[in-house]
Amino acid sequence: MKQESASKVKLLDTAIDMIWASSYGSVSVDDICAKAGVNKGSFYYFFKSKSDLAVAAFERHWDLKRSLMDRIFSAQLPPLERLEAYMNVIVEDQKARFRAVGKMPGCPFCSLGSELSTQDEKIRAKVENILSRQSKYIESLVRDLAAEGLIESSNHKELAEELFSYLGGVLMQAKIENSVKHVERLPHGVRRMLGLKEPAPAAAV
Amino acid sequence: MKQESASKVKLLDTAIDMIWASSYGSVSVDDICAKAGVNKGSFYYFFKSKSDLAVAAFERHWDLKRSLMDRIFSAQLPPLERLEAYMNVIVEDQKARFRAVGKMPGCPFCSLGSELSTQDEKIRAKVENILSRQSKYIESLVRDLAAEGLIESSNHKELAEELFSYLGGVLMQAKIENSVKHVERLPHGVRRMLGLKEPAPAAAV
DNA sequence: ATAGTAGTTGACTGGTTGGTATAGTGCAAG
DNA sequence: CTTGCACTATACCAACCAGTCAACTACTAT
Repeated sequence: MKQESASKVKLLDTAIDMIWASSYGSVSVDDICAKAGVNKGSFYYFFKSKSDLAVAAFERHWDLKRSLMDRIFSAQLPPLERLEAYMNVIVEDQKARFRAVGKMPGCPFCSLGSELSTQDEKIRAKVENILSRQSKYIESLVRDLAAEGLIESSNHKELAEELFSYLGGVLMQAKIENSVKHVERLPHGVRRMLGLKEPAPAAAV
Repeated sequence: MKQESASKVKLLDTAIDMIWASSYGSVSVDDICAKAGVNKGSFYYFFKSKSDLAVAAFERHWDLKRSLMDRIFSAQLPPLERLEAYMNVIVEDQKARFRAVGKMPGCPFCSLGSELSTQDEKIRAKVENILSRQSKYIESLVRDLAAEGLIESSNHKELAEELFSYLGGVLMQAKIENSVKHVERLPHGVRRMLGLKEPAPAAAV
């Protein structure tokens, strides 16, 4: 378990940050190096190309997110709570980033994939891989909701895929319209797709 | 009603084609000029910047698509037929492009918007504008479906937005996974979201 | 014929790009 | 003390980028 050099990690984190905030094509290697405070020589010591860096950076980003996902989707929790927690994390994360930068960020994996899937096969494959791992959480959630009789579903996998597409679409639209309004209607839309009743409003104000 | 020069039109069409096939960032002005068989000087005679060209090209692309949309969504047709025709056009269009280039193209407006919404406000606004015009068709369709008692909906606009997000998400996923499988499940997903029964299979083979 | 307009041409600029080359540094083990 | 290795530093490159320019052509209205 060799630990990675500080410069390498800095490059990875900076890359995610910048690419997520704008796009792969509009962020140059020099930009990333400058912001990370690392020399270009080091960049090409650690990564053999810009594309390689992107793959590694998004892989790392997903790794960091996984522990959170595992907590949210813990089988300990009742599935309805998992669902609420998941949607809440998405909404709050998007809002927080919006407040911080004034731009709706959307889903970083989807944005990167959408930009580069026709040009860079390695990046496309990595994004596909991460997205599929992400959708597994939803799949199991749908299965558990059905097992508890909370939803009717004849094909759990299909329903999960539909939810996942909807989710990606909402985040994309939110980014394009640069408005929180779309993510705000996300929980309602998800519940409708699942055929769930709206939850009682939180404790009176 | 002055008609536009052939070179200008060629540039617009070539631009859409190339940007849709790859991305805004990976297509250079030189590329577009070369493929359009137009000199760079002419490019900057017609458009004051690359970004301007993109806006004009996508506007034109939408204009060309509008007549088709008007036909599909004609109030003459029963809403269920409109829905089927619309979904069919999407699916067939995506498949045709896939056969032609080996790549799932996704929605050109969404891809461009997703790539550039945080960097180029004019492009972002244009994409938002086109998407909102597109979603109006769906909105009226939902309204008509509800008026005929074919679906239950308390909030037509909201349901239309949800459908539209789902649609965008499916096309994005199809592009990222470069697979027709996602667009193939699109009609089923849309019907489920609307609470419609599956249509009887077409005449026996 | 002339002048104006609309479009065309290709050479050019200055800056940026992803990527390389090579010398050097700090540090730890032998 | 020295060797070797992980990393850093900086200078450099050719290709490419968006955008400019002034000269040129072709057509049209007077």
